[in-house]
Amino acid sequence: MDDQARIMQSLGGVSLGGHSVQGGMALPPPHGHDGTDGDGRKQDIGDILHQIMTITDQSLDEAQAKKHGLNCHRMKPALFSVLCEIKEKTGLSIRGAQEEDPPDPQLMRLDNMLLAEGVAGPEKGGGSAAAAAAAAASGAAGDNSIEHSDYRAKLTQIRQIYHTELEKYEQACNEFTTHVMNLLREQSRTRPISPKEIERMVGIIHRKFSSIQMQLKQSTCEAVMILRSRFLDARRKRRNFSKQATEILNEYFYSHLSNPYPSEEAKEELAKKCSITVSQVSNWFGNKRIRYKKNIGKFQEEANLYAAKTAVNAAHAAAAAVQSQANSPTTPNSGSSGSFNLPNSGDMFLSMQSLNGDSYQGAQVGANVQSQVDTLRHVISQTAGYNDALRGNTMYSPHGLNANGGWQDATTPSSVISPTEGPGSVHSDTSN
DNA sequence: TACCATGATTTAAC
DNA sequence: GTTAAATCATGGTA
Repeated sequence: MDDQARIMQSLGGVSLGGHSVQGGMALPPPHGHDGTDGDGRKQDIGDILHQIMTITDQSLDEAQAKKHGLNCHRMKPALFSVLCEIKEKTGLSIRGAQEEDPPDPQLMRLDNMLLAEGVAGPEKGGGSAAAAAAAAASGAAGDNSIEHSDYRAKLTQIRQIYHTELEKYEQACNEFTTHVMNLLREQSRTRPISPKEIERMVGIIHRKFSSIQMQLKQSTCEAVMILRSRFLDARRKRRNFSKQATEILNEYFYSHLSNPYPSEEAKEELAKKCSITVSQVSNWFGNKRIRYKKNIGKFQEEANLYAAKTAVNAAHAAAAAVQSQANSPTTPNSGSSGSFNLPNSGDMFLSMQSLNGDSYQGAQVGANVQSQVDTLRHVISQTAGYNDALRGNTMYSPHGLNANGGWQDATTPSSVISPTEGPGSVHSDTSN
C-alpha cells in the first residue's frame, strides 16, 4: 500500500485540467463533464483513487465487482498510462543503470576452463587431451593407460552431472520466467506494469539464475581440479619393486658395469622379467648409475655380492656345458640356462678381478668376499671351462668409471653375444 | 618421528 | 630422445 500511497501523493500534483497531465499526456474529458469543470474532474479521479485504496478492505465479491467497475472505467487507460510513466521515471530508473552488465570475467574464466578440460562444449573424448597431456608429462604416456582411462571415466561423470544440472537450471529458469511473465501480464491489467518492466524483470531473473549457474560451474571446476590433482599425485605414488625385480636389475647392472646402458630390447626384456615398465627400467638404471657413481664404496659390497652370484651362475653354466659336451662331443656349446646368460659377459671378469684381490675401481674387498672367492675358485676350477674363461680375461681391459666420472666403455658395447648366450638372453646396449 | 632407501620427476645438456 | 644431476616424495625401519 505504501507504493500506492506514494503514487497517490505524486498524482496529487497532476492536473488533468486542460486535458494535460505531467509528462505531456493528453487525456479525454471525463465522462459527465464538459472539460471545463476542473474541480469536478479532480473529484472524479479522487473517487477512483479512493476506490483503489479501499479495495483491499472489501470482501472478495465486492472487490471483484469494484475491480470490474474500475477496469471498465473510461478513465482507466489514461490513469494507467500516467501511473506507468511515473513508475518508470522513479524507482525503475535507478535500476536501469545496472542493466547492461559487462560479461563477468570470473564466469569467462570458468567457462574457458570447463571448455579446456572438455567438460563444457562439444564432447571430445571426455577431456582425453588433458589426460593425455598429464600422462605425457610423466614421460610414460603408454604406461599410464589405466590411470588415463580412470581419469577419463571420472571426467565423463563430471561432464554428465554438469550437463544434467545445467539443463535442470535452464529448465527451471525458463519455467520461472514464463510464470513470472504470465503473472505480470495478468497483473498488468490492474497494476501499472509496462512491457518494458516485464522485460526488465526477466533480465533480473536471468541474472539470478546465472549466478546459480556460476556456482555450478565453480563447483564443477573444483571437482575437475581435485580429480586432476589426484591423478597427477597418483603418478608420484611409489611402490618399491619386488625383491626379485631388484635382483634382476642389479644382476644386469653389475654384470654390465663397464657400460650399464641397456638397449631398448634389453630394457624391454628386463621390464618383462621384472613386471615393470620400460620407463621404470630406464628410471632404475638412471638412478642406479648416478648413485653408484656418487658412492662406489657403498655399493662395493653389493657389487661383490652380485659378482659372486654371477660367478656361481658361470660355474653352473660351465659345468652344464662340460656335461653336455661329455654326453655329446659333437654338439656345440648351446648356451647356459641362466636367465640372462650373464656369466660370460666381460664384466664378470672385471668382477672376478676385483674379487681376486686386485683393485676394483679403488675399493677394497672384504675378507668375507675373499672367502667367497676361494669357494668360487674351487667350484670353477672343477669345470673344464674355467681355464678357458680365465684365458678369455685377456680380452678385457679394466672397465667402469674413468677419471672424468664417465663410464669408460660407454661408447662401445660392453659385451657381445657370448657363446653361451641363448635366444632368451638380454643384450647390453650397443648404441652407447 | 627421524632417517635412509628408492622410485619418480624436473631441468639442462647433448 | 636420452642422459646426468638434482630434487621431490614416499616407503620402510629403528
